[in-house]
Amino acid sequence: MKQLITELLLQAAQTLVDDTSALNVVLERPKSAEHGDFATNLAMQLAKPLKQNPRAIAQAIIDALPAHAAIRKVEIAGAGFINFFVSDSSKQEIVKLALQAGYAFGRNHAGQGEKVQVEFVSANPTGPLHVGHGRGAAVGDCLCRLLDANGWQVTREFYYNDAGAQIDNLSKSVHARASGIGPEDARFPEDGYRGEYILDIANAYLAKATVIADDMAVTASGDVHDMESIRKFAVAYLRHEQDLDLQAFQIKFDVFSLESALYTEGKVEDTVQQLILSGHTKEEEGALWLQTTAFGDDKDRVMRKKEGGYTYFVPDVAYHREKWNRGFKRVINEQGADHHSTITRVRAGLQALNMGIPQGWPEYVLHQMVTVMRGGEEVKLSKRAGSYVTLRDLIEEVGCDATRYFLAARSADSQLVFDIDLARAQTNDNPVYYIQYAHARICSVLNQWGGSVEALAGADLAPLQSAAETTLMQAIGQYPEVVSNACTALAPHMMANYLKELASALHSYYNDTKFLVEDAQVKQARLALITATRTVLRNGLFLLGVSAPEKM
RNA sequence: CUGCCCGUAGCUCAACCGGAUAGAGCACCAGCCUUCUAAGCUGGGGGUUACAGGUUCGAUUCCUGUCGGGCAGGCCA
Repeated sequence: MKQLITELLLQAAQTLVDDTSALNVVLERPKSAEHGDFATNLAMQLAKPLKQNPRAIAQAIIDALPAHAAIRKVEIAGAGFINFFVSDSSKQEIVKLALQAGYAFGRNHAGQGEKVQVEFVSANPTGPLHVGHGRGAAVGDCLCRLLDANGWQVTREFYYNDAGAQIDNLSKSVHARASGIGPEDARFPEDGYRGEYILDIANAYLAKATVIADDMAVTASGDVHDMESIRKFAVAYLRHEQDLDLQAFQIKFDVFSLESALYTEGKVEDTVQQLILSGHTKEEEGALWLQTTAFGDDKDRVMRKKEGGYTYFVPDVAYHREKWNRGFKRVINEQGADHHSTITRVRAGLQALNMGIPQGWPEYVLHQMVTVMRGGEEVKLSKRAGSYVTLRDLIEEVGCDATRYFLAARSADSQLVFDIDLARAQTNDNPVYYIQYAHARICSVLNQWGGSVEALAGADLAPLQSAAETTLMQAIGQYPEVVSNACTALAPHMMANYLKELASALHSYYNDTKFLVEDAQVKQARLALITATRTVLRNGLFLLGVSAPEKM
């Protein structure tokens, strides 16, 4: 429909300007129904170059506009908007389309089957997943689902930082606990992790337990002084815990990449050598530096420390070089905003490698911090201090669907407040239930009707003319655009907001109109409409990773 | 001090590439269940979109500055 009107407008514009290729025809859906189904500001755009009154131009465009059966009325409004009113039958067409397409409705092939890798969560294996990771998980997974719906071939990836100083701290912390040294003890490692889960790990270690993570079984030696065994066991233990967290959140990854593997496979060393060869490094003060200032950084960065060992961004660069070499022309990293400073460094390192990687690669979606409130007070999250709200606590208290919705339904680039008491107390008022309820209501009606849902695709839709029906059909018609827009903007919250509006249209319709009426033709038409709505609700909820229950 | 994100109703948040009267939910007020699920619907009050300029036919949206909040700025990750 949009395409049709755009073409008609371009044809009309040809009578006014010589070159229509430079025109950007913007069609939008007016907020108010009295402004029609579609509107364009084309006349206002042309006002300046043509030096004419926009309303006069609008009239000229309308006069030149070819007639079409799908367009019922065209009028000028406001400062020079051209409003299009679509015929009833073409509005009703969307119901048929949705019913015929079913699960495929709204999906498109924009990505053309190209590979895209999305890295998200990527929590350090030094503790259980918390709310912040939950936001990354919810947003990241929705991004993947959106990309998939837009025809991309998606790989979900989780990167484990299982090397470096924080892992040493972890080992030392477990060692201390296993030796009977508590967090209050002066001998406890200063930068150690003080959460109770460290004690659990220590106890399991002493009991010579076996944990399984990432297809690998690790058995503790039980030897308090064997730091290597402690390290392996602690990492495996926490990775196992995180796997359980992700499972509870219903999120699956295709690939787990290990930082340690980059070292053992020589990828880090390779990358360093290539950077040196590229001429973008320098030796100074006993350290090896990367001249990131050549690529937009505000200061150069140390790669290899005076005492030896690489700084954290070196394996990051090596890792991203690997992503590129694995054939991903598109990579999206979803991370917390507290890591935003790595973006410049990683991109600079990749540019310095001089291997044809585009400047803006990889893409980043940063989510701002989550503040957790409990009992009217902010809960400070600190792994080291041990104060904690784990993702699993949240899922248990609020439920998986509600947690996912809550964390994905807000724009990633604004901070969000997660009030646990509120989320728990308002469980029944959570918007996710509002959407799910719409779905369940439709299912219930269809159950009582008991007829063939498949046959509804052939229903005569002509009776669908009321305001509530029109609103609902418009909302359904918008869905494919939302799938596309949310993906382009990498903004899952757009889908969440849309579904709320769709559910609202359905609930209004439900209260306004009875579906199971005597008149067979009217009944069929109405049932077709709500079934199409159900299809969209189901498809949309799926993209958010939220279930669509048939009963509530 | 510098960089990034944010500032919208009492609270939590929307507003598609700059569009028409800035929208929802919670809370508050008044209505709607002998008929398909009241986890719902209808109506009402509540706003100088932090502030001051600028660009534009038009600014919550873009630009500049100020104020406020968050996050970064380590040879930690």
